Amino acid sequence: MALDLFNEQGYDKTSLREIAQRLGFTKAALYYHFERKEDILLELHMRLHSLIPDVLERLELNGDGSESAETWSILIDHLIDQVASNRKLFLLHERNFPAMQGLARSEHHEAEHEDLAQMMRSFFASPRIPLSQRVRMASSIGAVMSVLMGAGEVFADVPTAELAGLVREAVHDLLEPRDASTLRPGAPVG
Amino acid sequence: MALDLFNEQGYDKTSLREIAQRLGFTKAALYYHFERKEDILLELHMRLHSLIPDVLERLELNGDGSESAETWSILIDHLIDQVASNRKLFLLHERNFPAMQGLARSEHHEAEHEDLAQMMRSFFASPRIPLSQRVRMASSIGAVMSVLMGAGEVFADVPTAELAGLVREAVHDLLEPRDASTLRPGAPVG
DNA sequence: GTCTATATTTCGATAGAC
DNA sequence: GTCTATCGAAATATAGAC
Repeated sequence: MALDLFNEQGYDKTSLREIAQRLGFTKAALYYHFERKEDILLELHMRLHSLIPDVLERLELNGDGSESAETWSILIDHLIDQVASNRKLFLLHERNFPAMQGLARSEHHEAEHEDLAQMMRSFFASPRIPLSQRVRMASSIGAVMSVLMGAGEVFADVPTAELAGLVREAVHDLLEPRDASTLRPGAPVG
Repeated sequence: MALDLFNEQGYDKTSLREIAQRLGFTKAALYYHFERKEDILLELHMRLHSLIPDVLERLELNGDGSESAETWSILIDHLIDQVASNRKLFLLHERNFPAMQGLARSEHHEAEHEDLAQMMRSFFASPRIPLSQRVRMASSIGAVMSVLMGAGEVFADVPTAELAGLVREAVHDLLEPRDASTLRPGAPVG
C-alpha cells in the first residue's frame, strides 16, 4: 500500500517502483490507474477529506459565539473518533505537509481540492469567540493529534479505545477553563 | 536561507540550486561549505538540538514519579519559550519528519545524532507515572506545538508573547486534572 | 491490465580553472 | 571561496507489444 510507504519514508522519497513492487506489479502498470504520481497522493487526501463532515459550518452560523463552545466539544469528540480509527490517513497529512501543500498548488486538482485547513484558519482568525478560548480550541486539536498520532510508537501498548478516552477527558479539562466565569458568565463553576 | 525553503517546499523538493540562488552564489559553491545536502539539514537539526537542555534526564531520576508533575511543568514552560522564539526551527522538524528520520538512519552522522524524540518515547513508555497523566503530558506538547507553530498562519495578528501566555494558561489547566485527588492524593483541590 | 523497453528531466555530486 | 562544465544516478513518465 502506498499509504504505508508514504508514512514510513515520506511521499518524495517513495518511488513509483517501490509502490508497484509492494502491490505486486510493475511501475508502468501504475500509470494505468493513475495519470500522475500526484494523483495517488490526491486519492489518499480525498479519502481523509470525505471523513470530515461539514460540522465546521455550524460553527460559523451563530454570530455571538454562545453555542460555539458546545458545538466545538461535539466536533472534537468526532475528531477523536476519526483519528483513532483512521490513524494512518491523518498521519499521512501530518508527516507530509509540504507534499500535501504542493497538491493544493498544483495546476491540476484546482477545484477538487477544497482544503479543510483553510476553513480552520478563517475560523480561528475571526474575533467572534474570545481569543483565549480560540487558543484552547486550537490546543485541543494539537493534543488529540499528538497523542493519537504518536500512538503507534509512543503509547504502542495501550489500546486505542482507552487512549481515546483519556485524551477526551484531558481535552475536556482543557476546553473548560478553571475560572469559567471569565468566559461564560453565569455558567456553573467547578 | 535554506531553513525558509525547507519550511516552504519541504527538504526533498528543495534543490541545492535553489538554496544557492537565494544565498547569492552557485550550487557548486555550496559544496565548499557542506559535503552533502544532508549536512545542511543536519546543521539545522543540531541548532535545534542545542536549544533543548537536559531537563529530560531529571524526569528519569525519581523512581516514584512524585516530582515528575512539577518537573514537567517547568519543562513545558521552557518549551513554550523556546518554540516561541525559534519557531522556524521547530517548524522544520514538524514539517519534514521523513527527512529528519532519514538523517538519523544515515550512515554518516551515526554518533552525532542523539535524538530528542527517542528520549521522549522511552519516557512516555515507562509506567512510573500513571497513564492518564502521561497522556496529559503528551497532550501538552501537542497543544504548545499546534498553537505556536501555526501562529504564523492561524494567529498571525496576535503577538507571540500574548499567544505564549495563553497557551501556558491552557496547558496548566490541562496538566492539573479537575479531580486531582485520583492522581495526587492529598493535593489541594480547586 | 500488465508487461518490456526507452525517453526525458532533474538532481546530487565532482573536476578543475580562477 | 566561487566559478563553469560535466558526470552519473534515479525518478517520472511514455510508447507500444501482449
